[in-house]
Amino acid sequence: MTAAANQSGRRPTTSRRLERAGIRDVAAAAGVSITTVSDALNGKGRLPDETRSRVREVAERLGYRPSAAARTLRTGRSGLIGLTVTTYGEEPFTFTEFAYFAEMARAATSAALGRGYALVVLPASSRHDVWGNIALDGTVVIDPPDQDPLVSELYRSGVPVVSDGKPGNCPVTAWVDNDHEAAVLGILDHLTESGARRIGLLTGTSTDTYTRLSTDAYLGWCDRVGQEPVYETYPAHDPAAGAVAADRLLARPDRPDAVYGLFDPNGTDLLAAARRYGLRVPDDLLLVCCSESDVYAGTEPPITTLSLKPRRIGTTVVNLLIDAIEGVDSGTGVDVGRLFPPRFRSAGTGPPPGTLMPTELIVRASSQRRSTRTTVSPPRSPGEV
Amino acid sequence: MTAAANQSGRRPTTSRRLERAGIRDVAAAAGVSITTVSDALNGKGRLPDETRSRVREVAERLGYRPSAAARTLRTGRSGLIGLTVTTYGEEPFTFTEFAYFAEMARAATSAALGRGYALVVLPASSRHDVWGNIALDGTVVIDPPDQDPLVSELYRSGVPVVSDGKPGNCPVTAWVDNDHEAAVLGILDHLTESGARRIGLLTGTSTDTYTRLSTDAYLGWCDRVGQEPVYETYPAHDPAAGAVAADRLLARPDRPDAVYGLFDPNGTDLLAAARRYGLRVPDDLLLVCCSESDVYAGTEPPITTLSLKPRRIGTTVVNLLIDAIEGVDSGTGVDVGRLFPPRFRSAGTGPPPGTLMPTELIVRASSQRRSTRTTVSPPRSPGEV
DNA sequence: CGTTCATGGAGAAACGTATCTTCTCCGCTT
DNA sequence: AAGCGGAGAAGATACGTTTCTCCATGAACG
Repeated sequence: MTAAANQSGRRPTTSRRLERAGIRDVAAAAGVSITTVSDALNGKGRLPDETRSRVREVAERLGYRPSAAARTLRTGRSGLIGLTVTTYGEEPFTFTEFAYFAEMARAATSAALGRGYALVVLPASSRHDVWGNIALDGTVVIDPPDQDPLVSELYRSGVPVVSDGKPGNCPVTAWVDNDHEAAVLGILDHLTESGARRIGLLTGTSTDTYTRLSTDAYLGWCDRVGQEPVYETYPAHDPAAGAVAADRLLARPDRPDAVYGLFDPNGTDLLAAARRYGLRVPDDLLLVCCSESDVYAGTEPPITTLSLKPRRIGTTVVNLLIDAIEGVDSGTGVDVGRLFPPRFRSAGTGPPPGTLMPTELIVRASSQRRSTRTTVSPPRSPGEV
Repeated sequence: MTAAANQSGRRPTTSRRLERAGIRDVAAAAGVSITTVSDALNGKGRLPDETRSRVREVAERLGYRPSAAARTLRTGRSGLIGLTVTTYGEEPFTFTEFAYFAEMARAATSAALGRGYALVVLPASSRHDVWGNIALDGTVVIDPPDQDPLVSELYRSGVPVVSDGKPGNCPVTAWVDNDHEAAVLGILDHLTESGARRIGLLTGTSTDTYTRLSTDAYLGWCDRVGQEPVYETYPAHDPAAGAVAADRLLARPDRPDAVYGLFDPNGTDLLAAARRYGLRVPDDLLLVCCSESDVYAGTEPPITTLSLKPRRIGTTVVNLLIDAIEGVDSGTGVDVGRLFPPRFRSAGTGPPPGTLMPTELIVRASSQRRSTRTTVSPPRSPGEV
């Protein structure tokens, strides 16, 4: 039996079952070779339009669907992108960051689909069990902790990794983050303009980038302006602790006359605490919190919020990742050499390219003594990366 | 060159690049055959523990990761499950059902991961572009419309499909749904017990299962009890229309003294409308709405909600799907015959197996004149499917 | 008239795994 | 002594593509 015969007419022993048509079946039915079918369907090769359309028609008639697995094996591309939150364990999403994460994930999914990729939501834990069984073209990592072993291993094995949140020590292909410093400074300026004399901060105990950069920006501002820092911290993943911390902040002897809360529930918590202490908002206390929720448009009074624009972040992250996947990738040592002669490339030691995205301050009644309503984007500090 | 030599020592022309170690490399390094490596790592075959552990150690040292694509191609299993919402177009998730969908998707993701599968979120539209490029072992479909071509095609091509929401006409492997009729009847009973004389309904215009079954249950109840139906409909995906409809309902000459709203925002909308008309809740108007949000625990007054328990649904759907994938699958004509002799199987015409899950009524102040707080599960009507 | 070139297409080699089949020992039974 | 059976492991094939290489045929061209 020649190889050709083996190639075209097959399945000698097993009785032909009810199986999906393969490319061979299409080729046989159309009276052409496998190559021609592949080229015709993928728009490659040089074929007259007549052949192309005929093959397409036969394929359609046979209900032919190319095997994704075979294609992935051959091309090395699966069209799949991993999405993971590494900061907090277990559950794939975290309640605390839910609104942000949900929006971000939604935008990321849309952006990926728009470019022909699909997203797979994966937990940061359970490494090989799941991660190893999926062919991923790349991974989006949200807020990776320093030295994340998962990210390191992915990167080392050549999978492009783009992180949402400036990474600490783990190497990534690229990263995207908000300009948290500019955001905080913008808020502090805004509150100052609204007449705040002593601005307090409600922040978290964890060491993720967001918390750290925001708190540092606040402390630096205090230092420059000459205000004594007034802040309370609590574990951000614990909603109950947030309410307690809000209360603590307003119970201090050096009670602030304006507060910025870093986390989504801080707005309502601070509002409730203020009520308990008989403080009117905004008259006695100016309030701003970071949130993606629009319930703050309906509170009494409406609360000024900082939006991190998760949609924009998600879209940007995915586009960067897909660029890295499809472009001349700057992975560890993957060969580019066949097309381009070896040339100088920054070899791993240089910092990965980062992108800072502006935030948006949605000014509502809680942060202004006069009753104008405007939307202000904090100025980007031009010297930043 | 013998085939054996070809098998073990390869890559003659291309200079050995920085590539991931394959199973061949492990075999060579361990001095055994590919078969032995495969068996050792997968816990199959008959190998002495010594060989097994040695192979494992070599694999570890080489950083060997089996190729997911190759494994998928060989075994026909990818470990990937699709998740899609088909009801409303474009965006992968719909705002209206967001809380429900998010919870359900989260639970589904967890359940899948617990069994070694990962979830891929896919849009119902853009058929071949994306769906065709991913090897899916099965698909979860949320609320498929009647005659959904996507579902039909998936099912026809042998991919198990389990739907959240009883499907209309499309064939599915199995489905899961809440016992919407029991839920509505439970609410109507509860409201009646709280003193309601004329119960109104705020419902949707779309024809999905949830809306239809709930509305029918209401109308049937009215018919039995002898109450004239009092209801307003609006397109559920339009939040603004919801507020208007709530207002319409309370503006009617035959104004109800109790209302059940089928959709998440109805609670606040009805509360606002009641306020406009000077109606006190629960004194003048009893209120219940279907929602997964816990904001209704904090409204003034707190509003009784019906929870569809999306976590439970998501978990159940995924487990049913994976059972179908791994068990003796009842797909169209896929062979089971190699292991079991042909035998009588219900061949497609029988209705797919469905599971009804109970809902949970979280009773709060808005639906009771007396101020006790309890949680009541509506009784399941035993005669139902 | 011989050489190049473009066109249309076929052959066959991977991609990396799982698994069915076979082979070789070697100790044991009858 | 012959046969048997099981342990341990290797051979080889198939999974279904993509793609690199190569072949045939004419037409254009000098």
